[in-house]
Order: sequence, then C-alpha cells, then structure tokens
Amino acid sequence: MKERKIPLDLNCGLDLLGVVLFGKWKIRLLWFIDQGHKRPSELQRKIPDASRRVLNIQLKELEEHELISKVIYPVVPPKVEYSLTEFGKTLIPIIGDLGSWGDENQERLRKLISAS
Amino acid sequence: MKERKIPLDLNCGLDLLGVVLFGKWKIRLLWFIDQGHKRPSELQRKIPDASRRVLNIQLKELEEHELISKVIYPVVPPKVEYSLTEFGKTLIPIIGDLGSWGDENQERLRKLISAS
DNA sequence: TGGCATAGGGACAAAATTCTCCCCATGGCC
DNA sequence: GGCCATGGGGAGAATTTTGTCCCTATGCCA
Repeated sequence: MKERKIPLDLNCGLDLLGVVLFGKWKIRLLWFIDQGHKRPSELQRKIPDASRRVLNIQLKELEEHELISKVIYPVVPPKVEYSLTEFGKTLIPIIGDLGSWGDENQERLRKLISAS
Repeated sequence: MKERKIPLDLNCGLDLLGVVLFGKWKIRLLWFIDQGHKRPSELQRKIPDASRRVLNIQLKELEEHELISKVIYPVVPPKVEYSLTEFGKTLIPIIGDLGSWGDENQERLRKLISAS
C-alpha cells in the first residue's frame, strides 16, 4: 500500500465499505471465488480483460481485508487456492443484488451509457 | 464526457451498474437527495470533503443516466432542485444495504484499514 | 533445447479521476 | 463600492488507479 497524499475519508460505513470493495475487479473476484473458481489462473481466465498484475494486487488487498483467505500448496508447479472467509461471505448477497439490478436494467443502461 | 482511450467493458450487469454508480460521491449524492437534500449548496454542505467541481460533474452524470432529475427555477439568486427519478429510487434499497454492511462492521473495518 | 503452465513481483508508463484556482452572472445588504 | 449567496464551468495540475513489460523459479512434454 502506498502512502496516500490525500487521506481517505472514513466518516461512515459507506466509506469503509468502499475501501474494501471498490476496486476495478474486486467485486467480480469475490463473486467468482464464491462460485468455486479458486485458483489465480482460473480467475484470470474468467476475467480476461483484467491484467494479471492488477488481479494479483487486488487479491492481496482482499486478503489483507480478510474477505478472502489464501492457501499455498508447496508443490511444483505452484498451486494456490483462495476462498471466502465468513466475513467475505456476508458480502455475497449484496453483490448479488448489485448484479441483479444491473441485469434487470441492462437494456436501459446500455442505451443511457452509449448516449454519453 | 471525455473520450476513453481504453473502452469500458460492459459484459454484465455489474459493469453497467458500475458506470452509473461508482464515482467517488455518487452513492452519497443519491442517498442525500433521497433524504430530501435537494439543492446543490445543501449537498455540498453535507459532503464538505468533496470539491464543488466534482460534485457538479457527478450530479450531471447522474442526471444523464436518469437517476436524478433537475429543476431549474428562473429566479435570482439561482435555485436548482434535484430529485430521484423512479429509476433512481430503485437503487436506494441497495445503497441502504451497502451502508448498513459498512456500519455493522465498522469497528472491524477500521482496524483492517488502518493496519494497511 | 525450446516452449508450456504454474504464481508472483519490480519498474515504469499510461490512463482515469479528482482537486485547485480562476472566471462568469445577479440581487441584496452594510 | 465591496462582500455575501446562488449555480455553473474552463484550464491544467496533482493524485490515484490501472496497464505493460520484463524478470524470477520448477517440472513436464515434444
């Protein structure tokens, strides 16, 4: 974590949630891990638009924030598995709602976005 | 809206939702507008950490995405009022859930975040 | 030998977001 | 006149986030 020049505001729950959840791929990572895609390479294939680098960074942040846990198997080639912690699981229903809202309004949203 | 050099991914509902909802202050703006704080100056006082500029920009985006609507009263000094559209109101329960999760886990989150 | 896959990370470049500073206009008040 | 409040926006810099490229290491397979 780099030093921030402008400190984060942490006034309310929303700020706190934002710190742990709002990264370009974090929500998706949690979602896919919940669905049983545990290994980094699997996740990268699931999210091909993300760069490996950033995926790794965000996985590490999720781990630091105790939303996921990591098991490293001492084998060759290396094998790593992530899974949701109990804490992380509490976010899944919310993430589900977010995705559903987007899906349900998909058509409308696409029009609105392409217009801008 | 500036031209993007890297096009947005719009594969799933989550991507679409992200476009309309994930700006530094957008969620809060929707929330406060729902609570009856309608005028720009009110909102700025409610969110003192945000710069006027960015608040205006994000309000405009929310409007373009039809989550809020804007009424301009032709008076001096100028008066403007925002309110949620029916579409925007459908997001309020979800935003409530996000905030609640953060509030409920506030203590834990603060520790985790300050550790990093 | 060369290439594949696995997982990870440093250095740096690019892009996107946000912030700061300045400006516009009007009417009321001291 | 000078200052307040209102709502808005441009230019450009600062900051943060994300991406690209290259490197590590091991074993398997053609």
